[in-house]
Amino acid sequence: MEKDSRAKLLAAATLLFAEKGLVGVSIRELAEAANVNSALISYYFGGKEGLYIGVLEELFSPAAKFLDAFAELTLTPPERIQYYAKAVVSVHKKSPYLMKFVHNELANPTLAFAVIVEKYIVRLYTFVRQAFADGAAEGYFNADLDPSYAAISLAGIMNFYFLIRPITDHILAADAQHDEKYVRQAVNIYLNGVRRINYE
Amino acid sequence: MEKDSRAKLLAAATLLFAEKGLVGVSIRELAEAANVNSALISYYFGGKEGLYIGVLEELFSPAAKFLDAFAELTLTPPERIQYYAKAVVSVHKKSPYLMKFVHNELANPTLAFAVIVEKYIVRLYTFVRQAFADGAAEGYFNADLDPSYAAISLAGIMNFYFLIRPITDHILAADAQHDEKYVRQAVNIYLNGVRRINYE
DNA sequence: GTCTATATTGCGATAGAC
DNA sequence: GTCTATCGCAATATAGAC
Repeated sequence: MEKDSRAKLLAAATLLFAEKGLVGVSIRELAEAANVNSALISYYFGGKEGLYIGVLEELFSPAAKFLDAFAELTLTPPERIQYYAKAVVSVHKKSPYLMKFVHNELANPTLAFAVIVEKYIVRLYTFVRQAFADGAAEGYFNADLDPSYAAISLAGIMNFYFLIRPITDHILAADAQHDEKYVRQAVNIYLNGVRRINYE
Repeated sequence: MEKDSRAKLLAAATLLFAEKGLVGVSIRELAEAANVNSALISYYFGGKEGLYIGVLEELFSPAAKFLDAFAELTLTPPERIQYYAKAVVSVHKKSPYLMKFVHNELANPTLAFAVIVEKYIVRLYTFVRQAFADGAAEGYFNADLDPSYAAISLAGIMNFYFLIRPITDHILAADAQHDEKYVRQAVNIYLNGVRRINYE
């Protein structure tokens, strides 16, 4: 029953910050949820904001692994898109609250945005955008494709789904395989649509 | 120079709440930005949360008009999707902060979510989902299409773009026509992709 | 490392003068 | 309708005992 107080704080803070955001949670609330004295937040993390940064760093580490693994692989542009999509699902399984934090930071940036989140987003955006650019240049995709727009679209398809999952969980029938099914259909539609595009 | 204090509060609150969310703004901050005494927030709106609701009601009124107009029209499923996409752009032009509020509510729901936002989202989701369901049944789209997933994907494509516009405005070259261009490409890709889908 | 106690600041709301 | 003044409370952070 005697977990490390630091770890207990990180675990409780992950849930609370994900649910309510940085400003929406008090240190009393955090300490109570972690069964720990509130003074320990300053002791271990230098304050509430330090704890928040600590949570984000922990959450981003599995995502960083996938980004590092990207560099090792030589894949065709469509394969790179598929790899990105599967990585998002995989990261979300490992860190179910990561997307929530990213969206909180996009909607209401804290100082953690510039410190941690922005770097991650730029890396990811660059990767996806490059896959679309290469794919258009190499004939996989329509030559008129704007790779920046395409990257934003695909990111929207992936991220929005996980953002609203707390809501859709009540609507969509109970099915543990929703994530994979959704992503498979969405990516197939997008890759199919990108192949031959008819501008009006 | 003598605008109505109520209107000045609504205008200032729209900007501040959009930027920082309900909990991120204090009544003193709101009053100062509006050049109005802070006691007037309680006088006109019964408190900070009442002001927040007032802002949301004002922002949602143009969106509601488009939803009402939907009912009048008889369009094919692909046309309905196009209509939805154009409506999103149009609403965003009229109420540039609406999407920000929607995303704030999705990420960190306040009591305004159940009161205002949820109804709007459900109406919109139902409309888009039905368009995909009809389109699949009538042979416009692939018969295997899951209309719920498709609706979420399309909503993600549209909403995510407007959510991150504050960031992309710095990256994408200055071009006032980005919104239309983005939406045109994104919807064309999606409609093209949905037409003939190849499951692996 | 963990606790209590407290300093300090800022919050939302309102009573009451004008 | 607008103002000042202030109440009551909750916030974060920290000093110091153990």
